[in-house]
Amino acid sequence: MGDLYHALSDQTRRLILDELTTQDGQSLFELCSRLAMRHGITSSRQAISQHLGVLEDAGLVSSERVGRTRIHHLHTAPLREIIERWPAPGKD
Amino acid sequence: MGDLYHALSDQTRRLILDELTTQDGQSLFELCSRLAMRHGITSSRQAISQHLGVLEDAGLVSSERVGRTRIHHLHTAPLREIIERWPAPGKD
DNA sequence: TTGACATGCAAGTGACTACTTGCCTATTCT
DNA sequence: AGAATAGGCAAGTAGTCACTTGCATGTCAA
Repeated sequence: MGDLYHALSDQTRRLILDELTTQDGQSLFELCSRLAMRHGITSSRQAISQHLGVLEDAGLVSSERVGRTRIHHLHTAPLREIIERWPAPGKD
Repeated sequence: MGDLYHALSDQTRRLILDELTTQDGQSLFELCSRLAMRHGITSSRQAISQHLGVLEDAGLVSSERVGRTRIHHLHTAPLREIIERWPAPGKD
């Protein structure tokens, strides 16, 4: 599995996660359109596709092929690792 | 303020946070020694110092000059942003 | 004050990475 | 079948980043 922290280190990837938080189950083209309209992302379709690959390697996104489209789902569970690794002090 | 996610994207920086979690309030030399012994980090003192600068810019570490040493403290509060930005589903 | 200790600053370098470009595969509709 | 749609693969490029090297600053003890 890829590096969770590396996956989060890119702003475009974080905006992709934002978009999937707003509406889960989007295709590559939908994500490209909405990132362009709502966040001014001018990256190409291939760039977004590569970002989705990084997010999927990190376990933050899963995808399933549906006909000629690929639907992407958000998974926030891996983020728990961050909080558990450096727990907040003063609560024990 | 610097980028929280960029600060977390480097493994050496994450190990520094681990070390400060184990024992808060270490100096640069203490961190270098313990990183080398416990994690096999071979980076130079200057490399660790630069990492501490990035962590401090991100608000994850604060430091105070004490005599001829600088003491570093861990702050986990900024990590809450991550969980709040992409909340876990199915709990509302 | 002088030497030793702990850290700070800044330029240079090699590796990594996000992005583009070009072409290819798979699926749907007429 | 043939055209259009949605996506996949791979090489090349420019910019970023972690790291080192060399020198400078500040602090403490004798």
